[in-house]
Formats: sequence, C-alpha cells, structure tokens
Amino acid sequence: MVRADARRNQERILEEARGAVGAGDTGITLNELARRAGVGVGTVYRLFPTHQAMLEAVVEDGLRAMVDRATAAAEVEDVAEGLAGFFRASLLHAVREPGLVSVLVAVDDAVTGTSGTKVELALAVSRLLDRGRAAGVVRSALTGEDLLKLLCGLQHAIAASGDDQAAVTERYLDLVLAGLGLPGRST
Amino acid sequence: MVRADARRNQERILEEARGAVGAGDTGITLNELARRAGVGVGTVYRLFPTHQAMLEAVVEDGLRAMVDRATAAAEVEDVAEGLAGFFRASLLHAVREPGLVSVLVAVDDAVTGTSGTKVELALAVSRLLDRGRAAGVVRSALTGEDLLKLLCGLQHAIAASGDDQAAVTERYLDLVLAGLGLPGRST
Amino acid sequence: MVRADARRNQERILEEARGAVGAGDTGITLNELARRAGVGVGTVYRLFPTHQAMLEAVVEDGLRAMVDRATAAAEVEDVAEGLAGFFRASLLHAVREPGLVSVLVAVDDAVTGTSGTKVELALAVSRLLDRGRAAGVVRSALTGEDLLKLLCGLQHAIAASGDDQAAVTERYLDLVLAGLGLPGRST
Amino acid sequence: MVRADARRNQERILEEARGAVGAGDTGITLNELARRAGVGVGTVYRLFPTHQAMLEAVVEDGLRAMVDRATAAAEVEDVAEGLAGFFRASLLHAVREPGLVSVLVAVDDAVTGTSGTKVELALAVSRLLDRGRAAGVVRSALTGEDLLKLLCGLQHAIAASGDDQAAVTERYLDLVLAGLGLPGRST
DNA sequence: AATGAATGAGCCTTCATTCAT
DNA sequence: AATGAATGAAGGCTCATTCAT
Repeated sequence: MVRADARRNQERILEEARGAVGAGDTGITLNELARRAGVGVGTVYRLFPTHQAMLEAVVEDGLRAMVDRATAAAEVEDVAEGLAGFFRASLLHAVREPGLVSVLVAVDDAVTGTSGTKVELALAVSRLLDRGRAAGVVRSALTGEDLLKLLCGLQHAIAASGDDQAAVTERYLDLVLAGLGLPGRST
Repeated sequence: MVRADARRNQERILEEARGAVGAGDTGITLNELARRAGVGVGTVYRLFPTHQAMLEAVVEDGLRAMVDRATAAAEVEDVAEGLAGFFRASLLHAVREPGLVSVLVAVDDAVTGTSGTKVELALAVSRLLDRGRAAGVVRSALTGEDLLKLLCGLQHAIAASGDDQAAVTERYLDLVLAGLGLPGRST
Repeated sequence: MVRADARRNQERILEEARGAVGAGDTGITLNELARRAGVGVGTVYRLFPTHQAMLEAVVEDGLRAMVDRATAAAEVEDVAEGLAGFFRASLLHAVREPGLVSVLVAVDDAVTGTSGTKVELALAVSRLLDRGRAAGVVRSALTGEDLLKLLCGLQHAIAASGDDQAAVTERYLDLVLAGLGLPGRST
Repeated sequence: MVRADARRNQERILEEARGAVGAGDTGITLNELARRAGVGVGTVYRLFPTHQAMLEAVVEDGLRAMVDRATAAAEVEDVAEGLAGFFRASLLHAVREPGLVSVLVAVDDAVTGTSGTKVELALAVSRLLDRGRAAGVVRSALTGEDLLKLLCGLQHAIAASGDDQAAVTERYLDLVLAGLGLPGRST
C-alpha cells in the first residue's frame, strides 16, 4: 500500500491549499501549491485537475456545514432567531473562509457534488425565508439565491475594509437583519 | 501641431477604454487597448502608466458625480429622502459602471487625485449618515466607508446574479434602506 | 497460481495494444494503454520497457507473416507473379497494419528478435529480386532494403491521402510493379 | 525605425529555423528556436504564431520554386523529358528540404497563402500528367495529388535509408519514371 | 509480480513592461 | 511624442519513467 505516502502527500497539498485560500489567496496557482507542498506539479494535478476543483475540495466541508446549519435553523422554534442565527453564523464563516464565497459565486463547478450541494443550500435558505415570511417576521422579497449572493457581497465588502473586520461585520449584520425585518439588537 | 495628433490619440484611447470597461471588461489589457485604439503600446503606457491608472481615468467623472450627488443629497430637505435617493442612484450607477467599484475597492490608487476624491466621497457620505442619525431617521452604526464598501459588495452580488439584475437590485435596495431604518417602500 | 493472473493481464494489455495500433493510433501512450487494460502502469512497463517494444510485440506476427510470404513467393513458379504477389500482399497488409511500417522504418529495435526478423525479411526480399533479375523479369537496381522502405513510403503516401485509399493503393501498385519491369495489369 | 533590429532578429530566427528543419528536425520547438536564435520566446511567437506557421515560412520559397518548376516543365518540348525532369528535380529538392514534405502532407495550413500554393502545385502537376497521357508517354492513372504524395512517401523512404541516400534516390527515380511509362535511363 | 502515486522536465502560451529608434 | 518589437517571467498542462510498497 503506497497509500500511506500518497495520503500524506495529499494531506500536505490540501493543507497548503487550505492555508493559502484561508489566507485570502484564492487565486493560488497549482504550480505554486506544488512548490509549497514540496511536491511535483504532476502530483497536484493528479489530485486537482483544475484550480476550481482545488477550491471546491478546500471548501467542501465548509459548504456542507453551511447546508447543515441552514437545515438546522429551520428547526429552531423562534423563527426569527433561526434565520438570524443562520445568517450571522454563515457570514462569520464566510469571512473566515473566503474560498466558500469563490465557490458560491462560481457559475461552473468542477465537481458535480459541489453543484448538488449548492442547490441544496439555496433550497434550504429559500425555505428559511419562506418560513420567516409565513411567520410574519420577514418583510423582504429576497430569494434564497439573493440572500446567498448577498452573503458573498458582504464578504467582499468586509475583505475590502482595512482593519477591524469584526466590527464591520457586526455593523453589516445588524443592517441586514434589520433590513429583513427581523427583530435584531439594534431595534 | 503635434499636440493635435497627441490629443486625438488620447481621446481615442480613452474612448476605447470607456467602451471596454463600460462593457464590463474591467480587466482589459493595455496592449489590447492599444490595438483597439490603433496606436502603439507605448502611447497607451505614456497615457496610463498602469492598468489601475486607466481605470481611474475612465471612472473619474463618475466618481466626481458620485461626490456631487452625496453633497447635493445633504441639501435635500427630507433627510431620509436625501440619503435614500443618494444610495439608490449610486447603486444603479455602480451596476451600470462596474469600473467604479474596482476603483472604490482598490487600496492603492494610481493617481493622487483619485485618493483625494475617494476621501471626499467618504466624508460626504459620513456626513449624510450623521445627518440621518441626528434627524433620527437612521438607526445604524454604519460609517461612510462601510456604506461605500457595501455598495461595492452589492454590485458584486448583483453581477453574480444571472438575469433580472434590475429586479435583484431593487430587492437589495429595499433591504438596505430598510436596514438603515429609513422609511422605504417596503415599510 | 499468480501466473494465471499475470498471463491474463499480459493478454489484456496486448489485446488493447493491438486494438489501438490497429486503429491507427501507433503513438498510444503506455499510460493510456494501462488505463484501457485496467492495469497499473508498472505492469505495462514490465511487459513493454519501451513504446517501441510494445509496437514490436503487436507487430511480431505480422512481420513473421511477411517473411513467410516472401519465402513462399520464391517458390512460385512464375517468377514475376511471385514477386508481384508478394509486393501487393505486403502493401495491402501494411496499409491495414500501420504499426508494421513504424517497426520496419525504425533504426533501433527494442527486441533483438525483431532485428533478426527484419534482416531475414530483407534477405528474403533481396532473393526475390535477384531471382527476378536472373529470370529477366526485373529491370531495376533496387535492393531488398530499398523495396521495403519503398513499401513504407507508399504506406505514408496512402495514409496521407484523404479518402479512397483503396483506389490510391491500386494506382501505386500498378506504378511500382510496372517500374520494376514486371508485366502488370497496366501493361 | 526599429525595423533594422527587428529584421535582424527575424532573419536570425528564420535562419535557425531553416537550419533545424533543413537538418531534418522538422519538429523543433518554438521555444528551442528562440533559445538558438538568442531571442525571447515572445519574439518567436510574434513571428510565428504556430509551429506550422514556422514550417510554412521556412518552406515558402521552396514550395514556390516547385510550382514554378512544374509550370516550366509544361513548356518543355519533349513531354516525357519535361515530366521526368520535374519529378527528378522535385525529389532531389524534397530530400534536401524535408520541411517541404511536412508542409505538403499537412492537412491544415497555417497561412492561407500556403493552401493556395499547394492547390496551384497540384493543378500544375495534374496538367503535366495529363499532357503526358495525351502524348502517350504516360501510362498510369496517377493523379497530381497522387504524384505529390508519392514524392513525400519517397522522401520518407530515403530519409529512413541509412547512407548512400543519393544512390537510393536514383534507384527510386528510375523505378518511378519507368513505372509512369516514361522512357528512362533504365530502359 | 503488480501497483499506481510521484516526479519533473519541458512544451505552449500570455502579458506587463521596457526601450531603441 | 509615438511607435511597436522585444523581453522573459510565469502559468497551464502532459507524459515517459521510476520506485516504494
């Protein structure tokens, strides 16, 4: 079983990929990745046929987690709290893991699984919003897709802000939650 | 008399630049620009030492207009209307002219004038917000910088949305204005 | 009992190789071959240390058949008919099995056996030509090597011709046989 | 006028290209060409967007010369002599300049001019053959295309022959001319 | 004996920028 | 002031071959 070596390499590559993307360098080259991981280019290309494939691999778990969070949020008794909690957690997550936004925004996915997960996510978020509207706590025509793109847009905005990203994030959260009509802290 | 030629060239280059950037191709190469304008690369580089410089030139008037709009908004009697009008006009503008967002988001400006204008803009918007808070129509801790980055973020989100960008834009506007606490249509 | 597995694998590899080369893809990668045969690259490399070795293995029987044909042609009573028959059959064969030409043209053989067979073939063809000259039906200084390379050259020419390769082949055959001085159909 | 430098460079590149292709290395890399010419890659790519384009440039004059020879051959009083002279000269030429064969055999041309010239050539050769048939000195159904491909095939055969290429060439010439029905030396 | 992951040289190509004329 | 040829780093990618397991 060469697997031991192989897995080790794959882990190193993935680790470096996570590092780079996590540091905001979503555009890192596969060649550069190979260099950092101390591995031949071919090895990286075997693992990730495409830059996009690499991004999706890095983000896979995070994306899944986001879907789970959306699904779980629908179970929270307080409808407003469910939605607000989901959005807040997701934005904080996206700020920490910018690769998520790259993948969410991409039109063509490298792995079919990713496309599926993205659809799942959009549906789950749509359901959250519908539930909110049904409960009368959401006053906004936003679709699930809209809300997700908004999330991405906010991440961009926050990344473009110099320091104090935490504070900026909170200000945006307040704004968006209030904008949705949800009772937030700033009410 | 060479001046005439020179100015003519500059105009053609700028024209092509406006065309490309206006068409959404903010990343157009200076080489490509030269080709389209029918001039040598050197001529373009003399006019725009940097890609960023080109963007700023293309966007200059638009940026100025934005500042003027912000200043004028402070004169509108109805405080809320002033702020809301400014934001709506600016977002529509940014959607039409994506180059604006590129420049607003950039950390390093190529031309000092641009930096100045950006500061002016931030100040004017801050004043608008402060005025709103003083009048009790704005309930949000957002700074002027925040609001501008938000504008950029929304443009990203809208650009990432497939079709029906006009409708998406309206939904975002409603959300943000409501989020600011302003009496909007959706109230 | 591992032998059984091994032999099975070798057969599958050889089969795929025959398939690919027979389909005209003489340049098929050993990696690709492994993929098609469903075995590891290493297995293929153990069987064929070189791409050339693979070609020679694929072509071995055909080459042998060509030698046999040349030998048998020397037994045909009608000298001209013997030579003409051999050449025609060989050209048709080469057109059908392009790998043969690759091997015949190669200067360095991968397997010593191939070199031996190629020498045998050249000798047999030389003898055919000499017999023809002795019988006065061949008017041409061509050596056995010459005739074989000519065969390869014609295959190239035919492969480069678009459609109607059968017709082109016949035209070339007529030309060459007439050129040798043999009474052909076109006489 | 940078032209002086530029032309110098282009000449060096073309010279190296001629050298490599002339030496039989028709597959020389554009990068390698740049290295040999002591020039940046970009410079070569500016001159030759494609490997095929390079080949065609190298061969352009030779191809033209071949057409001229075919045209001139139609003016030779002795019909057989005209055709034989053309074919002999062309084969010798092709042996000296293997790039010609690469270009003649290619299906897709890089430069439209090349395609035109190739068509011209085929037509001119067809006319030569027709003239020969009309005069009763050609007994062969070969088309112009056939004869050209045959030329290429012979070049392959000759290149594959070890030494004494001159002698081999003559033997092939005798064979082909006799095969066409032309009165040759070997008659 | 079989496996297949790993390697890395090397090809193709683009592009921002310089600089000789 | 204009020109556009030249540059060469850099990225994307393939593939023959090796070697640890």
